Amino acid sequence: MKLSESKLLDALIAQAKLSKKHTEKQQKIVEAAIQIFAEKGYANTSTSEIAKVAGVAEGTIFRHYGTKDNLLLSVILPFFKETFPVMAEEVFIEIASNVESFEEFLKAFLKNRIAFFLENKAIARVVVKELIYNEELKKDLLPFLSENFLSRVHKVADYFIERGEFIDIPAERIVKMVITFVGGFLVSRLVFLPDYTVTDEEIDDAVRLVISGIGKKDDGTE
Amino acid sequence: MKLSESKLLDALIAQAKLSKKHTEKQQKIVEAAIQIFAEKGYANTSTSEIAKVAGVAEGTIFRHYGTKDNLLLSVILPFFKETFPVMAEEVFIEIASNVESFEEFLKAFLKNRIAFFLENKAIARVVVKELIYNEELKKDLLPFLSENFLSRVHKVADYFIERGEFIDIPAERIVKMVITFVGGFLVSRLVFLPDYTVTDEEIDDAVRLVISGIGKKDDGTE
Amino acid sequence: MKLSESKLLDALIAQAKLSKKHTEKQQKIVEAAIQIFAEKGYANTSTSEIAKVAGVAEGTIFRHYGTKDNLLLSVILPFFKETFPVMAEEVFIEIASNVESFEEFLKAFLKNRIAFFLENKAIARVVVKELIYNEELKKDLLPFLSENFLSRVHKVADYFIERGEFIDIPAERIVKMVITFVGGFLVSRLVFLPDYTVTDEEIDDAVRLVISGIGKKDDGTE
Amino acid sequence: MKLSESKLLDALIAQAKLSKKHTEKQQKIVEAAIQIFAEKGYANTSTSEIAKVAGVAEGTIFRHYGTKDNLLLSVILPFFKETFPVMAEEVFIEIASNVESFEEFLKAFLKNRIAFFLENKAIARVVVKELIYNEELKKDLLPFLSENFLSRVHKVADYFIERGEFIDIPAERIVKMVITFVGGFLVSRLVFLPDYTVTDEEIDDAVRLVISGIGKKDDGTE
DNA sequence: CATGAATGAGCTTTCATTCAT
DNA sequence: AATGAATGAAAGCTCATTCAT
Repeated sequence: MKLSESKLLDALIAQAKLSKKHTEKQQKIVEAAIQIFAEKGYANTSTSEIAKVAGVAEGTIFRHYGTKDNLLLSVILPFFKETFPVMAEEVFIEIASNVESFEEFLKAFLKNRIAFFLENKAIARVVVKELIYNEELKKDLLPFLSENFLSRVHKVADYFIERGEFIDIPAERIVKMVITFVGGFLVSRLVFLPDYTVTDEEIDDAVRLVISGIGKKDDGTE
Repeated sequence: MKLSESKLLDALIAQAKLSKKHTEKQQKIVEAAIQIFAEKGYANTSTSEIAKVAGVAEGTIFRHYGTKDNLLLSVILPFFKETFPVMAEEVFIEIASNVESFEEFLKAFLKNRIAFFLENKAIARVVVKELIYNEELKKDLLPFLSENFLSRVHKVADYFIERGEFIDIPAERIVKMVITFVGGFLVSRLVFLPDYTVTDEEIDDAVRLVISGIGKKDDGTE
Repeated sequence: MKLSESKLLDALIAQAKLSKKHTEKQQKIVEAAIQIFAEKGYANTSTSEIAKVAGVAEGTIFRHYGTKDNLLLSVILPFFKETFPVMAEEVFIEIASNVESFEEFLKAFLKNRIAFFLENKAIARVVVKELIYNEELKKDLLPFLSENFLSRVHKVADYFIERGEFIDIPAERIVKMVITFVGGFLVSRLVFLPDYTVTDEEIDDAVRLVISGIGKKDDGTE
Repeated sequence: MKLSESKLLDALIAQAKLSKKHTEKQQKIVEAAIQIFAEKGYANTSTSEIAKVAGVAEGTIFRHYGTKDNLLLSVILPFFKETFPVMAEEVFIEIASNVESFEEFLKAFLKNRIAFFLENKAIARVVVKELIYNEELKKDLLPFLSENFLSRVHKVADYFIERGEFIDIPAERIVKMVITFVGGFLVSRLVFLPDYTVTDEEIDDAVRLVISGIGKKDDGTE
């Protein structure tokens, strides 16, 4: 893992060491930041507004976070720390082996992550928006994502490919398509339709599309 | 079509009437703006930087576009004017009736639009990014999009549903899933992987996913 | 008193509540602003010049006053707060009842107000100039002036009319003429001849002009 | 007359020589300038707005007037040229010798000038406002005014003093008081009450105030 | 003569950041 | 730790003026 040039990882590690001490003020600052970043975006949010909403002095923000950029990271990183444990190798494999088929796996996985995203809708919006908007952040996070996420998806795909569940095209391309769809699904509902609540029925539709497509099959089964 | 409350459409029409006169400097300004907006986003781009890159005085930008906001519109609107004629009712129906199946339609449509987006990659990135980031713009454009785009997709879907091509779930949900995927496909490749060139093979994969899913069918046919 | 629609009065009241806290820098800003506004006028004074003269950073002005317009108000309003208490009903009546005639009253009043205006010559010039120039401010202040000032002058005039001191024309017209003259007297000396010091002798001349003009003669002496 | 250091007089003379040629466009420019200057003041009026209202290109203004300052002068000077002939020595003396008393003179003079000011209300407002506001212009015009106007008033006053019409105070002080009042009268009605139409009755009131104040009483009649 | 595109200095205002208290 | 006054660089924008056509 040659991520030594990633400011992100360094920050993640550094913050992990310090993050025990969360003042009451810090809590309010982070909450206010998440709320306003989600609403107006990082670039359009001033630290003075965050301070006002949080009910603290502007100086307090800088005492704790040093820079506005760093405040953004302090908002985003804990989200990642909660997002990825679920994707840790063991968990992935465990889910994968507890289900009968890729369809079940995908349903389980999607339901789990959608629930998590909806619970953290505001912060998820911040992450997605900034990931799209902020080139710097993208450069930091995308490698991290692919390192931690893509590789696991691949493992799972390989597992089910071995079990002969997929059509006969390279795993590479299957993974890409699935990620495109699942990613598009999550992002569109978080960013374009933020007041939307995803139903189980819709998840079923989504998974069915991935597995079977929308076309009617010749033999009558769908 | 009661879009009279859309500032966007008014602007689009008004601009269409005036847009004949394009100074050489104006051309350079718009080009510079597209390039930098695409790279760093609207909010992180200063007018002074645009002026420098365009090789004009900063005042020149404001002489022609009045405000920075208006410059953004002047960049985005022509893109829409070129994007939507292709989606005009007749074209949609024509494509639909010249193909044998929804699969063929989707391929034709995707190839056409992807080619267009890749040709206008920079400006497309600006539009997509700002649509995601800029809440104001989103409010203006989303109704316009759904009015002009969604309704046509629906018409096509209904056409093929009548021909019995789809599985037996409500058209509503089919349309939603297809758009989610196609949108995710386009956006992800424009925003997350901007240096990526979409191959015909990948489009085939994508369409196949939509039509047939990735799961192997019981009867052996894919 | 239905002045509730006056932004000015609201501002005056609001400011009265907050005006306790005056930083040292604020004091310097206001002093510099008065001086330069008086000299060159509001519209021709830049905030950067005020900052330079006040010896503060330009940002400091905006931290305290928000806008340049508001700085002007913050300069003008305290002047009004000091101008009008003297004209409060009781004071007016008190002066009026402590003198033998309207002539004495006018002398007492003029001397008092002229002394005040000369002590605050710079700020008085700002007020007069802006009142003349700034249509917005005029709309705000003139009704306020007539409400607070005119009515009191009327009371006093009525008092002396009852005592038979004036010639037999409607009080309305007497008041108008006296105000025109006194106003012209103050304004001309403040604005046109700013380096002029008004002498007691000149005040006597002025009062004699007014009195002997409108005063009914008892005999051949003036 | 050592006014050689007055830019104004030079300009007045220079312009007199050139002013024969008045393009149609020039006429429109001056008209637009007067109108907008009167309404919003010189400093708050942009040349682009003048051009728009006048229906000419912005460059045309500068072709004819060189600078914005010079346009102001070109607006103000003709007003002076029309204001002062009436005050020319002969005219003054003529009016004075055609009337029986100073009271009559003042009435005739005031009515004449008020009529003129009301006919040229817009431009008169421009002149008065800028005279008050614009320190530069004031320095140029005040000496010119006192040279041309004050001296004539003095002559007239001396004439009536010789005829024994005034109370026994120095002519100097009489003149000052009369000018203060007449000036205040004109200015207040032009600037503070611009929609006001001065009636003959009011002029009578005004003159009576002045006359009966400074006039020596022979008996008990006013 | 007339135009209007182009200029660039200067304007008001915002904002992340610092630091004395 | 917390404050909030102070900063000054940089932002978006205006405008009188110039000049090629």
